[in-house]
Amino acid sequence: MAGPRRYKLLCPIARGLDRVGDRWTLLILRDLHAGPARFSELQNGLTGIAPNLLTDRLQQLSEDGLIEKREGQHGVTLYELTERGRTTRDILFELALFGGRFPADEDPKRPGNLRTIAVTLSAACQRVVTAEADFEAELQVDGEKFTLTARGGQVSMLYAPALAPDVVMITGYEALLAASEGEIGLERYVTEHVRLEVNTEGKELELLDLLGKAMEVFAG
Amino acid sequence: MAGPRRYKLLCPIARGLDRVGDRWTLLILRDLHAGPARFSELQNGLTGIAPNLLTDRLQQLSEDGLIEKREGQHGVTLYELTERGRTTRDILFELALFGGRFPADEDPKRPGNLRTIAVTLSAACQRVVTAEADFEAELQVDGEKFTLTARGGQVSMLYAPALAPDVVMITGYEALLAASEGEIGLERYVTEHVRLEVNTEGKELELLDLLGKAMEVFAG
DNA sequence: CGGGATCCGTTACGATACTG
DNA sequence: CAGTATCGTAACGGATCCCG
Repeated sequence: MAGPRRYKLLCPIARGLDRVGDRWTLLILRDLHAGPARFSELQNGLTGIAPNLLTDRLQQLSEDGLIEKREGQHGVTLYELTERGRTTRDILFELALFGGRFPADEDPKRPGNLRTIAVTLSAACQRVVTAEADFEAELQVDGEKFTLTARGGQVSMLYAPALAPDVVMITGYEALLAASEGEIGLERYVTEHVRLEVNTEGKELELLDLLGKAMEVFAG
Repeated sequence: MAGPRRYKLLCPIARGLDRVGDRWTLLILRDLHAGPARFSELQNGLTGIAPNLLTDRLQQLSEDGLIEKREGQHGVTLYELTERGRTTRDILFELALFGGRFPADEDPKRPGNLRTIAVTLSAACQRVVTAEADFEAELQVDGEKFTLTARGGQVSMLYAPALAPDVVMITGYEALLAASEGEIGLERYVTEHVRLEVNTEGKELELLDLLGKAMEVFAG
């Protein structure tokens, strides 16, 4: 069942690892930061994690109060982060910052969906956002739609189409990664790999300003 | 040898976990943040990690450029963080922040040495330090001696006696943990669990000010 | 078809013993 | 002290099957 391979050390780092240190666990949380997800969405995004492992991890995460099982539309079961689960955002962000500095693997597997980018982008934006930023944007990354909202100094990014976007930004995953990891500059990224559709004049500048500052965090 | 159980996903978080996600790896880095260490020191601090695992992990960390093997005094071999290895500090700090909010285990094992506290404390201090702070302190935690230095806006904490401490602070590990995790207030911690020996008048105030602000980071 | 449970071969982990 | 060698066990990975 639940892997009893725990450190049980009198140390907060070890206590944290006893909750999220197992294989796959942090990646499951990563995907859930993009919003509630179904079992198969998770299985898909994690490129074929064995279903029994996913079951085990979801079980363990529930016991530790990091996620909750919920009934969604049409009786589908959804998994979503609890308040406490959301506190893993900065761990994941620091890991992304760290991991982004390593060269990419030879033949990397593409994640089954792009939920993966939501934590990193929203955490980076959260670090640089000002209270004045106020917009709702739809990001279309390789066709997958996200809602990026900045309001009252709070940023959120969810894996869902936007309801009333001030601006729609269309881009690709590889280019976005390359820009985040500093391989290509921001200006070149925007001019070559981004298309914008503006519904509320001026909001596209707010969006690009926020994303630009966020990417500087990675460059640091 | 090196665990070929890698995600190889096109995602910076997964790339990071492929470097530090194996069992014990982050705890080894944790201890090395307190300064160079010998094989047996690490083995000891990690409460009996199997020696072959420690060998494997050190090997992997070396290959990834996170640590280096060095020759110390009297021909002893030391392991120490590289520049890149030091970038794991914030990951560990966020993990500590996260893990500290869980209730302690029933019968936790005490780490074999207290190297474990150096990362967390120095990272917390780094977040709140001002450029004016300027002192060298010796922390004696359950008899183990650390050098906490604040100079020019940079904080470091090493597992070694201080050479010329402005102030010596004597305390206990459990009390320090309890204060860090907000179980007891800072004032009560200082009055009941801390003894100070002041060599340079006024520096003890700088130290307590810095530690106080650092602990507020945990409380947040 | 989505959401799992079951089974089984493989791999990494954990403990102990042993060596330069 | 700094590892290497061996071996039993637990966790992982992949496939298949089941149930609503």
